[in-house]
Amino acid sequence: MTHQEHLPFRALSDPTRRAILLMLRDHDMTVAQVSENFDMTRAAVKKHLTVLSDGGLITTSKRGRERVNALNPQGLAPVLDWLGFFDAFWDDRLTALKSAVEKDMQ
Amino acid sequence: MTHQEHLPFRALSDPTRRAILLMLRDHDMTVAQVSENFDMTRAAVKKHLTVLSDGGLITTSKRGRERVNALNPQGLAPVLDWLGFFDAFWDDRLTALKSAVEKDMQ
DNA sequence: AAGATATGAAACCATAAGGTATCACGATTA
DNA sequence: TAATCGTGATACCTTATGGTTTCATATCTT
Repeated sequence: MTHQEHLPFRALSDPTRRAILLMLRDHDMTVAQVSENFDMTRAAVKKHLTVLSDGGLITTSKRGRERVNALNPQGLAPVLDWLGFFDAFWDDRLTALKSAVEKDMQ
Repeated sequence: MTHQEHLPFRALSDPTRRAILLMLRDHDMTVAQVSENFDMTRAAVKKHLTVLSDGGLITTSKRGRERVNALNPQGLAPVLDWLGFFDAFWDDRLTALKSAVEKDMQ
């Protein structure tokens, strides 16, 4: 199975990994830079980065001896698609919520 | 901590639980009815239903000796909110995707 | 009342997941 | 070239997770 659609969902299930994604919104970061922001070893952070990469939510590239991690927003597409299955419900019951979320989109 | 925002993410991380949510789009279902659709014991399905309930994604009510499980679309709000953090990226890079998803919303 | 049915809860098991420490190695710098 | 730096990989540990079986209990049904 090359097409593992559940990997993005799994990647998003951990708070540390969601925090990493938010950090990468602002700028790409090396493994060490990401690690500085957490109270755990670099090896542990590296594992989270691997899960994020497997889920397609980040991309990585080598820069000298460093490895740069970059957000890959397209990786969220499977999640958005799946949430789309509930659009009918939103139309019925969550109009207010939808408009609130879309207001954030500016 | 009463406000466990990560519980919806955790609930969505399992394929069985996502499948249950899709089933509940169509109609409310008892525990036994949900279980019929999976190749696992009723007890295992019950555990998934508990996780979904803890995450706020379903609500349950007793009807005689049965317990009816109903989709709670509002439970997806934390997930939508979180995904909203990436709207700026979508505006920049994912306009096509966004419009495709919104087309599904009809 | 007795039996069947639907559920809930508990004990248990195997594997996955998140963490650590340690070592190896390529790239940089003194 | 030698030391250091950033990373990757492995072994290992503990707890969480997803599953099972079994039993108790409340509610229907006859």
